[in-house]
Amino acid sequence: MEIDFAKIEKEWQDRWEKAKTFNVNENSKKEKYYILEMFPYPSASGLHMGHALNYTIGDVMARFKRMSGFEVLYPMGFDSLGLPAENAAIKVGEHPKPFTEKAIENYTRQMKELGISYDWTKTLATMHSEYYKWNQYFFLKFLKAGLIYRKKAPVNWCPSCNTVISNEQAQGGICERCDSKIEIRHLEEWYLRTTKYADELLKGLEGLDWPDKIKAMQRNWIGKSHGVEIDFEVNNDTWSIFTTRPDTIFGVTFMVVSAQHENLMDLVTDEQKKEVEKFLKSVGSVSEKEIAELEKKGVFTGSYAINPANGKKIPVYAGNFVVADYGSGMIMAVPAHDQRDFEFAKKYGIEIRQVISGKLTKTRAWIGEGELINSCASGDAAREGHFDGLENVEAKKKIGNWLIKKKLGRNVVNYKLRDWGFSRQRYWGTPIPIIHCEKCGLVPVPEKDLPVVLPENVKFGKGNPLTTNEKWIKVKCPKCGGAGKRETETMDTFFDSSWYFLRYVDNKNNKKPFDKNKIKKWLPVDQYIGGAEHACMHLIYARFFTKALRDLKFLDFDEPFKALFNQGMLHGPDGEKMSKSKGNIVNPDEVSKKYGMDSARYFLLSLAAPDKPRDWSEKGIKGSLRFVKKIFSIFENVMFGKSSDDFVSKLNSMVKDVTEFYKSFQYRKATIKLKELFDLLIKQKEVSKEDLGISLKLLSPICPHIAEELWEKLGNKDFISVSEWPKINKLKVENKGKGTDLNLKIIEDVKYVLGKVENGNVVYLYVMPFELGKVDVGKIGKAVGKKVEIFAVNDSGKFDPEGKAKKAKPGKAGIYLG
RNA sequence: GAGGGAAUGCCGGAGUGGUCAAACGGGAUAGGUUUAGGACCUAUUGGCUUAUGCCUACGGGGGUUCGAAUCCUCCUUCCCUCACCA
Repeated sequence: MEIDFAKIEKEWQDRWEKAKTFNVNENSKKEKYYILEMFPYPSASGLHMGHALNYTIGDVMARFKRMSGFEVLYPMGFDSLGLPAENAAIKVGEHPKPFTEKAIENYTRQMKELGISYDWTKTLATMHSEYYKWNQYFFLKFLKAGLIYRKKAPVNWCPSCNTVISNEQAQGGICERCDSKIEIRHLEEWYLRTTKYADELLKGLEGLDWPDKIKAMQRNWIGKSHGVEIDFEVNNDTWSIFTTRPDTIFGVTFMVVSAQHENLMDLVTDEQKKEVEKFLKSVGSVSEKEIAELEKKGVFTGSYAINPANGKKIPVYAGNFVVADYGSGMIMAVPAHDQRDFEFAKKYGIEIRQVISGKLTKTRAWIGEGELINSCASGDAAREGHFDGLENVEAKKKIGNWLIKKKLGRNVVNYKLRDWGFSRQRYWGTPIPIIHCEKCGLVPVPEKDLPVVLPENVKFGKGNPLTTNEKWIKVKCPKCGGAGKRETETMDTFFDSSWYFLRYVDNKNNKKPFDKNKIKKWLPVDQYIGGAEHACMHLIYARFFTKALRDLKFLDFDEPFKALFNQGMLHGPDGEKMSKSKGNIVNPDEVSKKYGMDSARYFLLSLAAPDKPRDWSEKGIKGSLRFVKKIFSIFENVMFGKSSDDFVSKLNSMVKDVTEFYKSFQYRKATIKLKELFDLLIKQKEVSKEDLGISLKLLSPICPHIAEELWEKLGNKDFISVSEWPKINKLKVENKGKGTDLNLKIIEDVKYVLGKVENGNVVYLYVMPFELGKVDVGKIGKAVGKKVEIFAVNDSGKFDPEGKAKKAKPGKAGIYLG
């Protein structure tokens, strides 16, 4: 049988579109359900099968919820600004704008062909000034609220992208976008005060229905740690350093200040100046190497610090392994009990002073627990400063308190999370609405002048293209009317994606970023779906925005995404991550032509649980195609009539299971059940139209086109996609399995054993404790003509010489003849 | 170093206290159909053996329980994320 899937699919896609089947009804009385997939950056190469998997996972949920009686908001848009588009466009010699528009068009077409049930009236693209105008609007609001500030800071500079990039995007010293090595430069940049919400971002995780892994990653990223800030005296100045290990303070034998520390030179003596400068140069070159392989290096600054615990004079080094902007950029080094300090001390011949009992070796510091030794402050009459003999865990507190009491320290909380530097020296982004005026300094563009539209006429090549349009740059200062210059930096695209989910609900509003009532109705997002790679960037920024906008009275909820689901990655047929360079990309257009999208959807979901990775295989999809064809053949050959009781009972239990599976993203199990269901259906002599309809409904979230086609063949006039989800008929489910009676089974078994064993006048039965009441001893005794005694299997006083109780199973008794 | 996850048959993977030699699929083998291929259908796919039977098996050891793939504990291996954060 040849089935023209392409034709069927196209037909139903057209009919859905014409009937606006999936457009959300904003006035609906039904309970709302907002489901969202992370919007893609529209690349020129179009969708691949991995996208198809991602969107299918969301689509199945959207369709299931729709049929289950929810008013579903399921929009899609495009994260269309950003470096990749700019670079790709430059590469082919095109302007990013038409280039990206084309890509969006192509994506939209492909998404429609996948059969995804988006409401396209809600779409948006961040490249349109109607959208990024509100980026600028929020920028001004944040600026006013003190959430945005400027700071000169060492930044990650990517020489290839010609821009500053965030720590998150520069992990491992490699540019995330282009894999180039990062340089350190000191520039004045725009920062968003994400750290203001560090604690709330951490606490808010608790109530979220997110994968534990993602929550753990965020917790890690925020990196809250409790410790003590201790004052060290260096050259009559006070340097406060952060430590989580005050218990080791008596073991501090040197200090290390970060090579990037802004006040480093204050510490350097004239004699050491040359050495330090030489060292700093070498750090610059070394930092280009893979960070993980960096050797701990340092140089003596010439200065000494005083250890506040014992008054000892200890040298201060500058080191390449100390993070400049964590804590205070200087550390106390305890070589005996920290491996890094240990290696450093060995290298430069610094004293290693053990203060916790334990085994130090030639190559390893002792990092375990132990009793304190050598930890007494001298000349302390009250012996308050004597800590020898204490367990170090206890000593942490005691020494901390001692230092605090002596006003040499204080308890502090530290976060790894940094403020987010979000300005970029690139063209294809939202212009930062600031005007530089010689007289007035930095002047925000007045709200009424928004949007600051990104000029199209620029030259690409070296540096920031925006600097090449003089006409655009030259403006009057809004404050004094004098000559001003526009800010030529643009916003990181993560700014765009930090609030797009709010815009969908009111995407055409040109007065406000969104209407408060609409937000109230639809937000927060009930189910968010996307890859785990966004755990520490997009997902933190979006949460930050939500909290910031809440405090600015734009929103009245705390968390944007109630539930999050991470889909597994689709690998190529070779088991490798799909990528153009490996040539293992599977193109949905071709798959659709060859097998039909419904087969592909079914196949993708049947491969593995949706959160697990899976490999594409040509063989595998053929199996799914067989299944889909089988469904058609059933509907060609079936006899309409009355379903058998057995089938009805099984169908009902399947409705129950499949419903559960859809609810909880267990799509793979749903595909298994569906296979069982249709295998069962093919064996039926006669089935009612109603039951066939129910079967199709169960199938329709995964194979929507086929379900519609066959639903119509059954004589239905409406769309199955928005029909009511089948209800379970409980009576009929429980009908199942009624036939086997425990007593009859026991009688049968006893008779069998009697036939094998000669001796024995008493039948001893052993059953599950919960079955004890169900067994009719009299009836069994009568049937087998013996005396019967019964025990629960866990009865310790039972008579069971041969351990036959072990044979018992639910529904089956253990038998001993004695 | 910190955190997260996993280990089941030839393979992908169900199974989270009993009805499990383990769903479903793939692969393999045999048979049917077919001019052949493909497709489709049927059966088999741990071992002994043919018994309403036994043994072996869910990474390894130990434990809880009448009973463990499932719970606890230790170990091993693998994957992922973060990581010079003091």
